[in-house]
Amino acid sequence: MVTIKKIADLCGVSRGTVDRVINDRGNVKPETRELVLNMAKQLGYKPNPAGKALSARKKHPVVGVLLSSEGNPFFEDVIRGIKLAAEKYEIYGLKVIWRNMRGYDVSSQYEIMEDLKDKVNALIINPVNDPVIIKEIDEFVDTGIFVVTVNNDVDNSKRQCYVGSDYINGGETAGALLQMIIPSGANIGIIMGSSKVLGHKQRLAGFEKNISKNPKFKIVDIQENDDDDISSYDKTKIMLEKHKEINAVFIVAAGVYGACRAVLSLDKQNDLTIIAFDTVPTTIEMMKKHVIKAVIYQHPYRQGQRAMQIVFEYLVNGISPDKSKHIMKNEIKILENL
Amino acid sequence: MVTIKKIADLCGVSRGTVDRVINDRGNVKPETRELVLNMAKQLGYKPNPAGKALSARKKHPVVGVLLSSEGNPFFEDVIRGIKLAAEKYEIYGLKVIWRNMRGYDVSSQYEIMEDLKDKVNALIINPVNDPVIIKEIDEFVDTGIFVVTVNNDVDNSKRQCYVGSDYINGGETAGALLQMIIPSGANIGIIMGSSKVLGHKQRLAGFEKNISKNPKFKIVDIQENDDDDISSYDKTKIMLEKHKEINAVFIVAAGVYGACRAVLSLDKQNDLTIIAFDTVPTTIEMMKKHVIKAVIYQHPYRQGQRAMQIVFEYLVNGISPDKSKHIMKNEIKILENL
DNA sequence: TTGTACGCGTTATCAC
DNA sequence: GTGATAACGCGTACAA
Repeated sequence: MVTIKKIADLCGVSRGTVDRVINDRGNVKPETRELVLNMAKQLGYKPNPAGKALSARKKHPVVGVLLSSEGNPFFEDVIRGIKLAAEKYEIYGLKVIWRNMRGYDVSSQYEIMEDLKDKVNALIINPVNDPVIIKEIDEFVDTGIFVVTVNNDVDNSKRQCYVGSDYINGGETAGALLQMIIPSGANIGIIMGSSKVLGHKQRLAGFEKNISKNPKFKIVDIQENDDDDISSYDKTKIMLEKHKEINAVFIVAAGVYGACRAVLSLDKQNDLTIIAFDTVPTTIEMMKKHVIKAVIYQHPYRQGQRAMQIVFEYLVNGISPDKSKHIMKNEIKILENL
Repeated sequence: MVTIKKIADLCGVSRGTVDRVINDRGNVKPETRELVLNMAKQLGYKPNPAGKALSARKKHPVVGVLLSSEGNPFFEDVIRGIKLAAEKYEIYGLKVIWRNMRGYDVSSQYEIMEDLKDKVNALIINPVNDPVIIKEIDEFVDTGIFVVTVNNDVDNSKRQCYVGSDYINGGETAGALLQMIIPSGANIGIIMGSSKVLGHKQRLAGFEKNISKNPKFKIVDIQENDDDDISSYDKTKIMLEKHKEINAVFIVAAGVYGACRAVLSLDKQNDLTIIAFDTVPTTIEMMKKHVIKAVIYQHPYRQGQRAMQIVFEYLVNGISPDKSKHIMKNEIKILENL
């Protein structure tokens, strides 16, 4: 096994020098630097995480977690994943600052970020895809703060890593699933969250792309509920009353419960095939009532866990993520394999 | 943060004594033992894995991996998972001895185990569920070897942990899925591996249990292929020729490719709904050809990774698994979300 | 029965 | 620029 000490001995220098070279701390003569670097490469030096972790304790690394989790049960599992990982890493001196907000308001998110800026070494964030936030993320990174976006990503930022699902594929999978369940064709009503949310748009695009290959499937109407259950209830009710020919409903984002209640209030649960996303408690309830046939599941728990793990490996072990995107598979869940 | 040193100071004893108490090495006066134990509990002492890992290096822990992977592509992903984890842990001095065998022959497995017995500190095994093997597993554990069964478990052994799927639930999920795809009902032909394999029997039981609730679904025939593609091809062909009424095929274990080739040779791929297990390359090929509609997936990669992780945490960090069974979910995979 | 001292690999802090 | 040294937390061999 190759250690700093071994490299130092072989190069005829001290451990300190090798450390300076490997961690780019400067104050090393270029030729010794070269020598050490070559030796390290030749021997295939890999720093020992245990050693790093042990000495990292003194740094007391802090990670901020900022999620739009208030009133959004989807994030419960993400939080559970983050929390479990954080507990595991507590022993290494890792501290977590939790911040949550409601909805996707740019200025609220910006304010919380500003507040966190001088308090954390890393940030796990479910970001609003807005120029203001993107700029702020870049500033975090420039300040030396390690940023991981979770569940949603933003366009072209300096964030080190994204952990989440492939939204387009989620929509495609939902489309294919629908065709598998109703091979004879369907008139589809779509309830989406907001066309301002990138992920929702992508899911819809994936769904449309897949469904458009089959002439027996037609999208009759698309309504936005802004992820709100009451709005979802109203919009769904109106949609179903207006388009009696609808025999399938695709719920793209939140507001699943509201939409299902609308279906129940019209007593249409036996005439409709409903597909939705995520296994929040109210959705499971509706699956048990056989209102929802199937959902697409994006491993929220693992998203949270993975995000925290990536932060830990960077902060404590000094290991940068191997991929800039960690994508969770879209799974199909029915009542039996929840 | 609470360390051994801190406990020692607070109790007015030395670090050595605290270590003796915590690791039950004896040679401690009962009253000091009590004192230390109380203090540790009160402060919520958790040993630091980094420290443990660092000192564990001197032990050079070795883990044996014994899988029936020869000629069984399912295990490719399990192996990938084990390998990746093992590489990650290499730096801690963890070494792996790989052994693979073909099929489920008791005496071959026993012989390899005997050979490994004095070479390893832990064993990851895909065991044959046979008294001889169970006894051998127990002997391993008695010798102080940490045993994790993967993918298959055995009845009532001393093995510390099982990592795998819930086979009964896998069958149930398959049954429910079939009913979702063909709501009008089906005459089902079943191709199973071997009734001697517990997992296969359990899958069948789960499937039958689920399907039996619906009078529109009937099992017409059940054939065993012994996980062999040629046998699978023949049996499937005969079954489909004999029972023209069959419109759905449930393939319980391996031999998926053989069964599908039989379907293709009879040009029945458009008249049959086929459900199978696992996403081995030949199965994916058949999904792309639209011969297989959907498969149940049991996270083979994660099974491997998890098994190795559990071994690592025990051997290097001294942490025993929190659960004696680590069950992976049965996922539904169609072409789109593979 | 108990205490001491060292090593594991890395990093930070001195002193030169 | 560089080298020596002291942590970090744990396990263990050895001394008392």
